[in-house]
Amino acid sequence: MDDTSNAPETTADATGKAKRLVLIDGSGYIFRAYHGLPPLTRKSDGLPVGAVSGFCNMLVKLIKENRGDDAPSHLAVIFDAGSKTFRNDLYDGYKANRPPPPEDLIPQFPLVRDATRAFGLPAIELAGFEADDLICTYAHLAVQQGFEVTVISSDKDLMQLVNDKVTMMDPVKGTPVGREQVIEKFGVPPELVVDAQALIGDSVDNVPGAPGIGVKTAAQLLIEYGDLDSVLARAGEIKQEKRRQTLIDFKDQILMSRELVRLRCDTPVPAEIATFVLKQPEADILAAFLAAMEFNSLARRIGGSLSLESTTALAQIPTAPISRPLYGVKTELGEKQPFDLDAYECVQTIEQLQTWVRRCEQAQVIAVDTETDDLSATHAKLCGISLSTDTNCACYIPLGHLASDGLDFGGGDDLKQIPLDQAIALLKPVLENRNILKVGQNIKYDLSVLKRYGIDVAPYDDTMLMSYVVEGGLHGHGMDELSQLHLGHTPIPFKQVAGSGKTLKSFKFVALKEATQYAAEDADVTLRLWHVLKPRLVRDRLNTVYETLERGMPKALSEMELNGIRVDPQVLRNLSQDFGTRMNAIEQEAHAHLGRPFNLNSPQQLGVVFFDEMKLPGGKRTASGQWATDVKVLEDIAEGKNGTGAGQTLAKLLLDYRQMAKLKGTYTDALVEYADPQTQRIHTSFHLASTTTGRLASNEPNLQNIPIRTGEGRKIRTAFIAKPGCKLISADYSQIELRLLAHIGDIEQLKKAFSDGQDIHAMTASEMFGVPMADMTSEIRRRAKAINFGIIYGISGFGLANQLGIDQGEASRYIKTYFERFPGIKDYMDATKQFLRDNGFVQTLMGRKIHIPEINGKGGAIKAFAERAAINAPIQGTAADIIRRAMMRMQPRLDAAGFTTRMLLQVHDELIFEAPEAEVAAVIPLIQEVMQNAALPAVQISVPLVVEAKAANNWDEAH
DNA sequence: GCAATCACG
DNA sequence: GACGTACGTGATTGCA
Repeated sequence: MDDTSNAPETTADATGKAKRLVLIDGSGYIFRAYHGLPPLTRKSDGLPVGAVSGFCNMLVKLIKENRGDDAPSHLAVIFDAGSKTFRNDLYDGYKANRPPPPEDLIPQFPLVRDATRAFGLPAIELAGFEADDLICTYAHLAVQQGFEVTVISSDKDLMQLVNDKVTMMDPVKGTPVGREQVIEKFGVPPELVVDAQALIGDSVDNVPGAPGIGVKTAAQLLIEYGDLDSVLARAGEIKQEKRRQTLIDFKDQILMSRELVRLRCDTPVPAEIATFVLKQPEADILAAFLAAMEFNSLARRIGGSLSLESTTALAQIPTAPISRPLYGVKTELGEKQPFDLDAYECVQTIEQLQTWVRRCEQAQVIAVDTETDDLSATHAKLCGISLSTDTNCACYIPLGHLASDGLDFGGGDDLKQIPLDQAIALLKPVLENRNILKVGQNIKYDLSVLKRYGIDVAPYDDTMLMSYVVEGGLHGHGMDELSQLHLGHTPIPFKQVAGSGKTLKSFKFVALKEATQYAAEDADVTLRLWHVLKPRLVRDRLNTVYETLERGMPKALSEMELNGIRVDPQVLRNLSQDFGTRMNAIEQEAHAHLGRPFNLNSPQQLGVVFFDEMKLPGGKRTASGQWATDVKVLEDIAEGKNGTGAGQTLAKLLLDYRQMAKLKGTYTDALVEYADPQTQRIHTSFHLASTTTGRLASNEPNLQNIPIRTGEGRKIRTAFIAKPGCKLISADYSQIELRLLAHIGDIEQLKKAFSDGQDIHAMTASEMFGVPMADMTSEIRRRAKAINFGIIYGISGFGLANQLGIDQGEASRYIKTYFERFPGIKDYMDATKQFLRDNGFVQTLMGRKIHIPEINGKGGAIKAFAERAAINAPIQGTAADIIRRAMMRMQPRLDAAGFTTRMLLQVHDELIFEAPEAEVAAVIPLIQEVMQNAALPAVQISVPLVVEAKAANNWDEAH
């Protein structure tokens, strides 16, 4: 590599100025910045930024030191791409001993690149290669082009580069490292460093080397024999027996070690050296970045001491523009540009795809969207993948399309596709590259689909969740709605390309031109949305909410959904049959009783029968004027409360029929259809952004409303089972919402009762009605329980009266008594309502905002509704936040402890697991620990969070 | 596509 | 004094 025979003789460019290239080992800088500084976080949202700050200070120092007459003409900062490199293919143990970077450093990696660009310097990296390889390649190329090169790094691996044109500079000591210093370090000149390292090995990078041979021996051998090949060839001549034997025995290992330490000088070049021309930072970009990072003192310091006036004669030469807006910086770039659907590319050849892969590596933030043949992420087959790297810069890669006649693509070029496995092989490194942020809209879907094709997408952002955090409660968070809202653009409707209803066709039959426009536009929209929403997170100080309550959820939920829960279809079929038989019998009896047939499923016909024909008194109307026939009404009739006793039999029959119909239609029949015929597992989908409070919602099928309250209903739970050799574990938070009420409202009596492990409803009853605990009756306790729940829902006398079947006056007196006994609750309610009126939103303990715009509505009813929602939202929402945190931590904790237990379901305050029988006893305490401590360290709840857990063969017994 | 009903926390 | 009411969801059915 130090062969410079082809180099031009001159080392000066046309201006006569010396051409000098400075290459900075950026990754080394990051770690030094991180370890050299106390952990610093951004004030507004707690984003860790210590390393970024230290890095910026180093850049300032660097720029100061490299100005004036002896300034370099070119400069670049080189980073590790972080993913696996070709060295892992040579030796899978390479760097295997390296611990993963600290958790609070990870989010800073992309920020450091942003910092570099903000300072007007190129940030260069390349997947598959280490920074050292790129430095080596650039140094080599630069020398060929007549440059002198300075490498700023303290990495001894780079010493192999040193020659008369290439010098190293130690950034810590500030001293040059030339040939002499290399010899001092290794005992051999730079050209023998590789050979020496091959013998010495490196315990940090896990390079094996030759056992028992260190720096001294290696140098001695190499000096004696000339180079490593000679040492190995003539190993037999070595007098020391042990050393001789080592060199013979470990010859292959030594040669492999040499390949590991030898830097590549022939990597692809992400950017030409000409683009590294040193220029001054653009003041507004730098200022915007520093402001976003909240580095105020640094910004002041730079404004003064580091004058941003021209520092080099070459400052005016334009360089490549910053490829993307800076993190957290509001930008004019991009999002308002008109959409150009014809600019999208349909990627049909390997060469095209390789170009896009390189584009992604450069962009560092890309949008990804998958197109499939099914809405269910756990079953859908991939039709294609779209990518966007910049505004109006997007592509679609068709992978599973068929000609509209259903035949495979074979013929003309317009129907050509890259074979699926080849495309996956090229895309996987990008989608898994730690330094390329993948942005998705509802990315849980894409995680699940791609996981089934062997790709673990990471890291990722989700624009749907960003919107949910920033504007939850104000509107929906689907892509079309967000695009309309933030970009003023209506994306091509899905039904326009795939049809709807009877004309609906699978996406794989959509012609590639239309498919490309539709799919690539989605990726383009998603990336633009990211540019709008990411800064909003920072501006509205919601980044921590996003990072701690949302960011990890797509991965956790994707895993759960892919796991699925096993059911026994036979149990469900038997229940269906049982319910069906009984329904038929009831139907016959009801028809006979009335003397004519009618539709038992029709509330309207039922209302006519009871209130028009039989003329029962006390009929109530629903909102739309129909007769109400819900359970309450039917129960009243069945109990003869209308005083006439008429209709009792019919009402009882209908109550039974309704229950059977519900259980059969919604559960036993439907669930069998959802079970995978092979695995007998049901894969629900959890939605992350559909509730106002932060709760999840489950659909297709909804597994969060499986019956439990009646004996007949509970039978359905016995069909939910564990696979052979396993148990189901149900772990639920006991009374979490009441505990949170006690904490949030700061109610001493409630807090004490929970701390003492008392029966909270009995305690409430005792306090309210003055009944000693010893004399508590179940009826009094029942009333107190209803009041406790009513409080959580924003109680009203009417509602409580309804619930307890008492008159409104009495209910109102209960509430009054409650507020007198627990004045803290009244204070909480009043304060919450006032906060809502002032701000239009309320917040959970974790800082999640819940907008309730109805508070500004016209009617008193609407406002009253908004106030009740406001009272409930912080309680329900905090509980939701807590279980989210538990869920995001759970699988990593289980894995780390060596368990194979898997999380399957969440039901608001309960988590369901499938655990091998042998793990059950040990895993339950771990599950409880994770759940009970889930609020920490963000919030210390002043009441213990108790988690009850139980294992059994089915969900009924486990709960 | 809406209203009514009812399953869950 | 009137408003109408417990908070948050999803699936099914009938009916316009």
